Amino acid sequence: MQSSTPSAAGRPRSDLHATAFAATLRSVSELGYAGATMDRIAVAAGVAKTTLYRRWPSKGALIVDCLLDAFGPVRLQGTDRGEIMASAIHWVAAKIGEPGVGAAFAGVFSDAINDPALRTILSERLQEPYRLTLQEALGEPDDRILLLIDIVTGTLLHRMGMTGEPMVDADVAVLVEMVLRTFG
Amino acid sequence: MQSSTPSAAGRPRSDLHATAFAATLRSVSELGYAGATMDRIAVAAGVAKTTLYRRWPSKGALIVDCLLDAFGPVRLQGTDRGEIMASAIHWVAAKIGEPGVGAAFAGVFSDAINDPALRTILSERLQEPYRLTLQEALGEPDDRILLLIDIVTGTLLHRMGMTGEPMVDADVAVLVEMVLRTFG
DNA sequence: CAAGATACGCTACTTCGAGTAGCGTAATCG
DNA sequence: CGATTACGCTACTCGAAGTAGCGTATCTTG
Repeated sequence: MQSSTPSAAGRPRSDLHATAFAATLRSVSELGYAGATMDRIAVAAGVAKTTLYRRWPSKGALIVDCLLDAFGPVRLQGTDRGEIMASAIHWVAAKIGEPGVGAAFAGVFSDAINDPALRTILSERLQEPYRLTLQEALGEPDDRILLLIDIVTGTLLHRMGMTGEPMVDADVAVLVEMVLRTFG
Repeated sequence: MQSSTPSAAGRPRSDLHATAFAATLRSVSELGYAGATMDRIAVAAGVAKTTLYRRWPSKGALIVDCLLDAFGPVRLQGTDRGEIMASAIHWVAAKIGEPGVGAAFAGVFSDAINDPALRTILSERLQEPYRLTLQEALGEPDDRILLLIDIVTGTLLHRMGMTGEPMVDADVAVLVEMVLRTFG
Protein backbone atom coordinates (compact mmCIF):
# COMPACT_ATOMS: atom_id res chain seq x y z
CA MET A 1 0.00 0.00 0.00
CA GLN A 2 2.75 2.43 -0.94
CA SER A 3 0.52 4.37 -3.26
CA SER A 4 1.91 7.69 -2.10
CA THR A 5 5.49 6.49 -2.55
CA PRO A 6 5.56 4.65 -5.86
CA SER A 7 9.36 4.67 -5.94
CA ALA A 8 9.69 0.91 -5.97
CA ALA A 9 12.77 -0.64 -7.41
CA GLY A 10 13.12 -1.16 -11.12
CA ARG A 11 12.70 0.88 -14.21
CA PRO A 12 9.91 3.41 -13.74
CA ARG A 13 6.99 3.43 -16.09
CA SER A 14 7.41 6.00 -18.76
CA ASP A 15 4.84 8.76 -18.70
CA LEU A 16 2.88 7.86 -21.77
CA HIS A 17 -0.67 8.73 -20.82
CA ALA A 18 -0.69 12.12 -22.48
CA THR A 19 1.14 10.78 -25.52
CA ALA A 20 -1.15 7.79 -25.86
CA PHE A 21 -4.31 9.87 -25.51
CA ALA A 22 -3.13 12.38 -28.08
CA ALA A 23 -2.15 9.58 -30.45
CA THR A 24 -5.51 7.92 -29.95
CA LEU A 25 -7.57 11.02 -30.71
CA ARG A 26 -5.36 11.87 -33.66
CA SER A 27 -5.62 8.37 -35.08
CA VAL A 28 -9.37 8.29 -34.63
CA SER A 29 -9.90 11.67 -36.23
CA GLU A 30 -7.66 10.83 -39.17
CA LEU A 31 -8.55 7.21 -39.77
CA GLY A 32 -11.92 6.82 -38.12
CA TYR A 33 -12.66 4.55 -35.21
CA ALA A 34 -12.23 1.38 -37.23
CA GLY A 35 -9.02 2.55 -38.83
CA ALA A 36 -7.54 3.45 -35.48
CA THR A 37 -6.21 0.01 -34.67
CA MET A 38 -4.06 -0.62 -31.66
CA ASP A 39 -1.10 -1.09 -33.97
CA ARG A 40 -1.57 2.31 -35.56
CA ILE A 41 -2.20 4.05 -32.26
CA ALA A 42 0.99 2.51 -30.92
CA VAL A 43 2.95 3.74 -33.93
CA ALA A 44 1.40 7.19 -33.63
CA ALA A 45 2.41 7.29 -29.98
CA GLY A 46 5.92 6.07 -30.77
CA VAL A 47 5.42 3.11 -28.51
CA ALA A 48 5.19 -0.66 -28.86
CA LYS A 49 1.72 -2.14 -29.01
CA THR A 50 2.56 -4.42 -26.11
CA THR A 51 3.26 -1.37 -23.99
CA LEU A 52 -0.25 -0.12 -24.61
CA TYR A 53 -1.58 -3.45 -23.43
CA ARG A 54 0.58 -3.21 -20.33
CA ARG A 55 -1.43 -0.14 -19.32
CA TRP A 56 -4.88 -0.84 -20.69
CA PRO A 57 -6.43 -4.29 -20.79
CA SER A 58 -8.31 -3.63 -24.01
CA LYS A 59 -8.81 -1.12 -26.75
CA GLY A 60 -12.11 -0.13 -25.19
CA ALA A 61 -10.46 0.62 -21.87
CA LEU A 62 -7.90 2.79 -23.61
CA ILE A 63 -10.57 4.74 -25.42
CA VAL A 64 -12.63 5.22 -22.28
CA ASP A 65 -9.61 6.54 -20.41
CA CYS A 66 -8.85 8.76 -23.34
CA LEU A 67 -12.39 10.11 -23.24
CA LEU A 68 -12.24 10.63 -19.50
CA ASP A 69 -9.11 12.67 -20.08
CA ALA A 70 -10.65 14.56 -22.98
CA PHE A 71 -13.86 15.40 -21.16
CA GLY A 72 -12.46 16.11 -17.77
CA PRO A 73 -14.78 17.34 -15.03
CA VAL A 74 -17.99 19.11 -15.99
CA ARG A 75 -17.83 22.81 -15.56
CA LEU A 76 -21.32 23.75 -14.53
CA GLN A 77 -21.98 27.42 -14.90
CA GLY A 78 -24.80 29.67 -13.91
CA THR A 79 -26.93 29.98 -10.83
CA ASP A 80 -30.39 28.70 -11.61
CA ARG A 81 -31.18 25.22 -12.85
CA GLY A 82 -31.81 26.35 -16.39
CA GLU A 83 -28.43 27.98 -16.76
CA ILE A 84 -26.69 25.01 -15.23
CA MET A 85 -28.34 22.58 -17.59
CA ALA A 86 -27.76 24.72 -20.63
CA SER A 87 -24.10 25.05 -19.81
CA ALA A 88 -23.78 21.32 -19.34
CA ILE A 89 -25.38 20.56 -22.69
CA HIS A 90 -23.29 23.09 -24.56
CA TRP A 91 -20.24 21.69 -22.86
CA VAL A 92 -20.96 18.10 -23.94
CA ALA A 93 -21.82 19.17 -27.45
CA ALA A 94 -18.60 21.13 -27.76
CA LYS A 95 -16.52 18.27 -26.43
CA ILE A 96 -18.14 15.79 -28.78
CA GLY A 97 -17.39 18.21 -31.60
CA GLU A 98 -13.67 18.19 -30.90
CA PRO A 99 -11.63 16.25 -33.45
CA GLY A 100 -11.67 12.57 -32.66
CA VAL A 101 -13.72 12.86 -29.49
CA GLY A 102 -17.12 12.34 -31.04
CA ALA A 103 -15.94 9.50 -33.25
CA ALA A 104 -14.15 7.84 -30.35
CA PHE A 105 -17.18 8.19 -28.14
CA ALA A 106 -19.52 6.79 -30.72
CA GLY A 107 -17.03 4.03 -31.36
CA VAL A 108 -16.73 2.77 -27.81
CA PHE A 109 -20.38 3.15 -27.35
CA SER A 110 -20.86 0.82 -30.27
CA ASP A 111 -18.37 -1.66 -28.99
CA ALA A 112 -19.97 -1.52 -25.56
CA ILE A 113 -23.23 -2.78 -26.98
CA ASN A 114 -21.42 -5.93 -28.04
CA ASP A 115 -19.30 -6.19 -24.94
CA PRO A 116 -20.94 -6.24 -21.50
CA ALA A 117 -17.62 -5.74 -19.71
CA LEU A 118 -16.94 -2.60 -21.69
CA ARG A 119 -20.48 -1.45 -21.08
CA THR A 120 -19.83 -1.65 -17.37
CA ILE A 121 -16.65 0.37 -17.71
CA LEU A 122 -18.39 2.95 -19.83
CA SER A 123 -21.33 3.21 -17.51
CA GLU A 124 -19.44 3.29 -14.23
CA ARG A 125 -16.43 5.33 -15.16
CA LEU A 126 -17.84 7.75 -17.69
CA GLN A 127 -21.55 8.11 -17.03
CA GLU A 128 -21.73 7.73 -13.27
CA PRO A 129 -19.52 10.67 -12.27
CA TYR A 130 -21.45 13.07 -14.43
CA ARG A 131 -24.74 11.63 -13.26
CA LEU A 132 -23.76 12.27 -9.65
CA THR A 133 -22.56 15.78 -10.34
CA LEU A 134 -25.74 16.65 -12.16
CA GLN A 135 -27.89 15.03 -9.56
CA GLU A 136 -26.35 17.14 -6.82
CA ALA A 137 -26.54 20.30 -8.84
CA LEU A 138 -30.09 19.83 -10.00
CA GLY A 139 -31.62 17.89 -7.16
CA GLU A 140 -33.56 15.46 -9.32
CA PRO A 141 -34.11 11.73 -8.80
CA ASP A 142 -31.57 9.52 -10.49
CA ASP A 143 -33.89 8.03 -13.09
CA ARG A 144 -34.69 11.50 -14.28
CA ILE A 145 -31.04 12.41 -14.65
CA LEU A 146 -30.41 9.17 -16.50
CA LEU A 147 -33.18 10.01 -18.93
CA LEU A 148 -31.71 13.45 -19.38
CA ILE A 149 -28.33 11.92 -20.19
CA ASP A 150 -29.94 9.49 -22.63
CA ILE A 151 -31.61 12.35 -24.42
CA VAL A 152 -28.64 14.67 -24.68
CA THR A 153 -25.88 12.18 -25.30
CA GLY A 154 -28.04 9.92 -27.41
CA THR A 155 -29.09 12.74 -29.68
CA LEU A 156 -25.58 14.06 -30.15
CA LEU A 157 -24.14 10.62 -30.80
CA HIS A 158 -26.91 9.67 -33.18
CA ARG A 159 -26.19 12.72 -35.26
CA MET A 160 -22.50 11.97 -35.15
CA GLY A 161 -23.10 8.37 -36.14
CA MET A 162 -25.50 9.12 -38.95
CA THR A 163 -23.64 11.98 -40.56
CA GLY A 164 -20.10 11.64 -39.30
CA GLU A 165 -20.22 15.30 -38.37
CA PRO A 166 -20.98 16.93 -35.03
CA MET A 167 -24.27 18.67 -34.57
CA VAL A 168 -24.40 22.29 -35.71
CA ASP A 169 -24.96 25.01 -33.12
CA ALA A 170 -28.44 25.85 -34.30
CA ASP A 171 -29.61 22.30 -33.64
CA VAL A 172 -27.86 22.19 -30.29
CA ALA A 173 -29.75 25.35 -29.41
CA VAL A 174 -33.05 23.68 -30.23
CA LEU A 175 -32.03 20.70 -28.16
CA VAL A 176 -31.20 22.92 -25.18
CA GLU A 177 -34.47 24.76 -25.47
CA MET A 178 -36.42 21.55 -25.66
CA VAL A 179 -34.70 19.96 -22.69
CA LEU A 180 -35.10 23.09 -20.58
CA ARG A 181 -38.83 23.15 -21.14
CA THR A 182 -39.12 19.68 -19.66
CA PHE A 183 -36.33 19.40 -17.13
CA GLY A 184 -35.70 23.05 -16.32
CA MET B 1 -35.32 -6.85 -67.88
CA GLN B 2 -37.71 -9.67 -67.13
CA SER B 3 -38.29 -8.55 -63.61
CA SER B 4 -41.98 -9.35 -63.79
CA THR B 5 -41.27 -12.84 -65.12
CA PRO B 6 -38.47 -14.21 -62.96
CA SER B 7 -39.05 -17.75 -64.20
CA ALA B 8 -35.64 -18.05 -65.78
CA ALA B 9 -34.14 -21.45 -66.24
CA GLY B 10 -32.32 -23.18 -63.45
CA ARG B 11 -32.96 -23.98 -59.85
CA PRO B 12 -35.09 -21.29 -58.27
CA ARG B 13 -33.85 -19.42 -55.26
CA SER B 14 -35.26 -20.84 -52.10
CA ASP B 15 -37.48 -18.50 -50.15
CA LEU B 16 -35.26 -17.81 -47.21
CA HIS B 17 -35.95 -14.19 -46.40
CA ALA B 18 -38.42 -14.86 -43.63
CA THR B 19 -36.31 -17.70 -42.26
CA ALA B 20 -33.14 -15.64 -42.32
CA PHE B 21 -34.75 -12.65 -40.64
CA ALA B 22 -36.25 -14.77 -37.91
CA ALA B 23 -32.93 -16.54 -37.38
CA THR B 24 -31.14 -13.19 -37.25
CA LEU B 25 -33.42 -11.68 -34.62
CA ARG B 26 -33.41 -14.86 -32.60
CA SER B 27 -29.62 -15.10 -32.69
CA VAL B 28 -29.21 -11.47 -31.74
CA SER B 29 -31.64 -11.65 -28.87
CA GLU B 30 -30.09 -14.85 -27.53
CA LEU B 31 -26.41 -14.20 -28.13
CA GLY B 32 -26.20 -10.45 -28.46
CA TYR B 33 -25.12 -8.60 -31.53
CA ALA B 34 -21.52 -9.70 -31.23
CA GLY B 35 -22.43 -13.31 -30.60
CA ALA B 36 -24.69 -13.38 -33.59
CA THR B 37 -22.02 -14.23 -36.13
CA MET B 38 -22.86 -15.03 -39.69
CA ASP B 39 -21.97 -18.64 -39.00
CA ARG B 40 -24.44 -18.88 -36.16
CA ILE B 41 -27.17 -17.08 -38.03
CA ALA B 42 -26.68 -19.47 -40.91
CA VAL B 43 -26.95 -22.46 -38.59
CA ALA B 44 -30.02 -20.99 -36.92
CA ALA B 45 -31.61 -20.51 -40.33
CA GLY B 46 -30.68 -24.03 -41.39
CA VAL B 47 -28.73 -22.65 -44.31
CA ALA B 48 -25.11 -22.49 -45.43
CA LYS B 49 -23.22 -19.31 -44.63
CA THR B 50 -22.33 -18.91 -48.28
CA THR B 51 -26.02 -18.82 -49.11
CA LEU B 52 -26.47 -15.84 -46.84
CA TYR B 53 -23.67 -14.10 -48.67
CA ARG B 54 -25.34 -14.90 -51.99
CA ARG B 55 -28.27 -12.72 -50.89
CA TRP B 56 -26.64 -10.06 -48.76
CA PRO B 57 -23.25 -8.58 -49.48
CA SER B 58 -22.39 -8.12 -45.82
CA LYS B 59 -23.60 -8.75 -42.32
CA GLY B 60 -24.61 -5.12 -42.06
CA ALA B 61 -26.77 -5.38 -45.16
CA LEU B 62 -28.48 -8.45 -43.75
CA ILE B 63 -29.22 -6.73 -40.49
CA VAL B 64 -30.53 -3.62 -42.19
CA ASP B 65 -32.86 -5.71 -44.35
CA CYS B 66 -33.90 -7.58 -41.25
CA LEU B 67 -34.69 -4.31 -39.52
CA LEU B 68 -36.59 -3.00 -42.54
CA ASP B 69 -38.68 -6.13 -42.38
CA ALA B 70 -39.13 -5.87 -38.62
CA PHE B 71 -40.12 -2.22 -38.67
CA GLY B 72 -42.21 -2.18 -41.78
CA PRO B 73 -43.99 1.01 -42.75
CA VAL B 74 -44.83 3.56 -40.08
CA ARG B 75 -48.40 3.53 -39.02
CA LEU B 76 -49.17 7.12 -38.26
CA GLN B 77 -52.32 7.52 -36.26
CA GLY B 78 -54.35 10.48 -35.21
CA THR B 79 -55.47 13.64 -36.88
CA ASP B 80 -53.51 16.54 -35.47
CA ARG B 81 -49.75 16.85 -35.50
CA GLY B 82 -49.41 16.02 -31.85
CA GLU B 83 -51.25 12.73 -32.12
CA ILE B 84 -49.30 11.77 -35.21
CA MET B 85 -45.97 12.41 -33.57
CA ALA B 86 -46.93 10.66 -30.38
CA SER B 87 -48.05 7.60 -32.29
CA ALA B 88 -44.80 7.55 -34.27
CA ILE B 89 -42.66 7.73 -31.15
CA HIS B 90 -44.60 5.03 -29.34
CA TRP B 91 -44.36 2.91 -32.44
CA VAL B 92 -40.56 3.21 -32.67
CA ALA B 93 -40.14 2.62 -28.96
CA ALA B 94 -42.28 -0.50 -29.12
CA LYS B 95 -40.43 -1.85 -32.12
CA ILE B 96 -37.06 -1.25 -30.53
CA GLY B 97 -38.34 -3.05 -27.48
CA GLU B 98 -39.11 -6.22 -29.41
CA PRO B 99 -36.65 -9.06 -28.77
CA GLY B 100 -33.56 -8.64 -30.87
CA VAL B 101 -34.71 -5.54 -32.70
CA GLY B 102 -33.19 -3.00 -30.36
CA ALA B 103 -29.93 -4.89 -30.04
CA ALA B 104 -29.73 -5.40 -33.79
CA PHE B 105 -30.46 -1.75 -34.42
CA ALA B 106 -27.90 -0.57 -31.93
CA GLY B 107 -25.46 -3.07 -33.39
CA VAL B 108 -25.65 -1.96 -37.00
CA PHE B 109 -25.66 1.59 -35.88
CA SER B 110 -22.37 0.93 -34.17
CA ASP B 111 -20.91 -0.81 -37.14
CA ALA B 112 -22.07 1.99 -39.37
CA ILE B 113 -19.94 4.44 -37.48
CA ASN B 114 -16.91 2.44 -38.49
CA ASP B 115 -18.11 1.71 -41.98
CA PRO B 116 -19.11 4.57 -44.32
CA ALA B 117 -20.68 2.20 -46.82
CA LEU B 118 -22.93 0.74 -44.17
CA ARG B 119 -23.71 4.21 -42.94
CA THR B 120 -25.00 5.06 -46.39
CA ILE B 121 -27.17 1.96 -46.47
CA LEU B 122 -28.53 2.69 -43.03
CA SER B 123 -29.22 6.30 -43.81
CA GLU B 124 -30.75 5.84 -47.24
CA ARG B 125 -32.70 2.65 -46.74
CA LEU B 126 -33.82 2.94 -43.15
CA GLN B 127 -33.86 6.60 -42.20
CA GLU B 128 -34.86 8.25 -45.46
CA PRO B 129 -38.24 6.55 -45.95
CA TYR B 130 -39.39 7.46 -42.48
CA ARG B 131 -38.03 10.96 -42.85
CA LEU B 132 -40.07 11.46 -46.00
CA THR B 133 -43.20 10.04 -44.47
CA LEU B 134 -42.90 12.24 -41.42
CA GLN B 135 -42.05 15.27 -43.49
CA GLU B 136 -45.21 14.88 -45.52
CA ALA B 137 -47.36 14.21 -42.51
CA LEU B 138 -45.99 17.04 -40.41
CA GLY B 139 -45.03 19.59 -43.03
CA GLU B 140 -41.75 20.58 -41.45
CA PRO B 141 -38.43 21.34 -43.14
CA ASP B 142 -36.13 18.37 -43.52
CA ASP B 143 -33.48 19.52 -41.05
CA ARG B 144 -36.12 19.72 -38.40
CA ILE B 145 -37.33 16.20 -39.07
CA LEU B 146 -33.76 14.97 -39.01
CA LEU B 147 -33.27 16.55 -35.61
CA LEU B 148 -36.47 14.96 -34.43
CA ILE B 149 -35.23 11.58 -35.57
CA ASP B 150 -31.88 12.14 -33.88
CA ILE B 151 -33.63 12.93 -30.63
CA VAL B 152 -36.08 10.06 -30.59
CA THR B 153 -33.94 7.32 -32.06
CA GLY B 154 -30.79 8.53 -30.37
CA THR B 155 -32.41 8.55 -26.96
CA LEU B 156 -33.93 5.11 -27.33
CA LEU B 157 -30.73 3.59 -28.66
CA HIS B 158 -28.61 5.23 -26.00
CA ARG B 159 -30.75 3.69 -23.33
CA MET B 160 -30.61 0.35 -25.06
CA GLY B 161 -26.85 0.58 -25.41
CA MET B 162 -26.19 1.67 -21.86
CA THR B 163 -28.48 -0.72 -20.07
CA GLY B 164 -29.13 -3.48 -22.56
CA GLU B 165 -32.82 -3.04 -21.86
CA PRO B 166 -35.43 -1.08 -23.78
CA MET B 167 -36.75 2.11 -22.27
CA VAL B 168 -39.63 1.71 -19.85
CA ASP B 169 -43.01 3.19 -20.76
CA ALA B 170 -42.87 5.94 -18.17
CA ASP B 171 -39.68 7.32 -19.69
CA VAL B 172 -41.06 7.01 -23.19
CA ALA B 173 -44.02 9.06 -22.03
CA VAL B 174 -41.73 11.80 -20.77
CA LEU B 175 -39.89 11.71 -24.06
CA VAL B 176 -43.11 12.08 -26.00
CA GLU B 177 -44.27 14.95 -23.86
CA MET B 178 -40.99 16.74 -24.24
CA VAL B 179 -40.84 16.32 -27.99
CA LEU B 180 -44.42 17.47 -28.40
CA ARG B 181 -43.76 20.68 -26.53
CA THR B 182 -41.06 21.58 -29.04
CA PHE B 183 -42.12 20.00 -32.30
CA GLY B 184 -45.82 19.73 -31.81
C1' DC C 1 29.90 0.25 -8.87
C1' DA C 2 27.43 -3.99 -8.76
C1' DA C 3 22.88 -6.58 -8.18
C1' DG C 4 18.28 -7.01 -8.39
C1' DA C 5 13.95 -5.52 -10.06
C1' DT C 6 10.93 -3.70 -13.29
C1' DA C 7 9.48 -1.81 -17.80
C1' DC C 8 10.16 -1.36 -22.64
C1' DG C 9 10.80 -2.88 -27.79
C1' DC C 10 10.42 -6.40 -30.76
C1' DT C 11 9.01 -10.58 -33.18
C1' DA C 12 6.10 -14.04 -33.46
C1' DC C 13 2.25 -16.11 -32.31
C1' DT C 14 -3.02 -17.42 -31.30
C1' DT C 15 -7.87 -16.60 -31.95
C1' DC C 16 -11.87 -15.32 -34.06
C1' DG C 17 -15.04 -13.39 -37.28
C1' DA C 18 -15.99 -11.37 -41.93
C1' DG C 19 -15.92 -12.50 -46.43
C1' DT C 20 -14.35 -15.55 -50.74
C1' DA C 21 -13.31 -19.57 -54.05
C1' DG C 22 -14.39 -23.66 -56.05
C1' DC C 23 -16.30 -28.12 -56.35
C1' DG C 24 -20.04 -31.53 -56.36
C1' DT C 25 -24.93 -31.93 -56.18
C1' DA C 26 -29.96 -30.70 -56.30
C1' DA C 27 -33.83 -28.51 -58.57
C1' DT C 28 -36.08 -26.50 -62.39
C1' DC C 29 -37.23 -25.25 -67.45
C1' DG C 30 -37.35 -26.48 -72.26
C1' DC D 1 -32.21 -35.48 -71.53
C1' DG D 2 -29.36 -31.11 -71.30
C1' DA D 3 -28.65 -26.56 -69.96
C1' DT D 4 -28.86 -23.55 -66.24
C1' DT D 5 -28.91 -21.79 -61.84
C1' DA D 6 -28.74 -22.29 -56.78
C1' DC D 7 -27.37 -24.70 -52.76
C1' DG D 8 -24.13 -27.17 -49.25
C1' DC D 9 -19.72 -27.86 -48.00
C1' DT D 10 -14.80 -27.41 -47.16
C1' DA D 11 -11.20 -24.76 -47.14
C1' DC D 12 -9.30 -20.93 -47.55
C1' DT D 13 -7.65 -15.36 -47.06
C1' DC D 14 -7.43 -11.24 -44.38
C1' DG D 15 -7.33 -8.17 -40.65
C1' DA D 16 -7.46 -6.84 -35.95
C1' DA D 17 -7.47 -7.93 -30.88
C1' DG D 18 -4.81 -9.72 -27.63
C1' DT D 19 -0.66 -12.78 -25.74
C1' DA D 20 4.15 -14.92 -24.89
C1' DG D 21 8.77 -14.58 -24.31
C1' DC D 22 13.26 -12.87 -25.07
C1' DG D 23 16.85 -9.30 -24.93
C1' DT D 24 17.75 -4.74 -23.42
C1' DA D 25 17.25 -0.31 -20.97
C1' DT D 26 16.60 2.20 -16.67
C1' DC D 27 15.78 2.62 -12.24
C1' DT D 28 16.69 1.79 -6.57
C1' DT D 29 19.22 -0.14 -3.06
C1' DG D 30 23.39 -2.00 -0.84
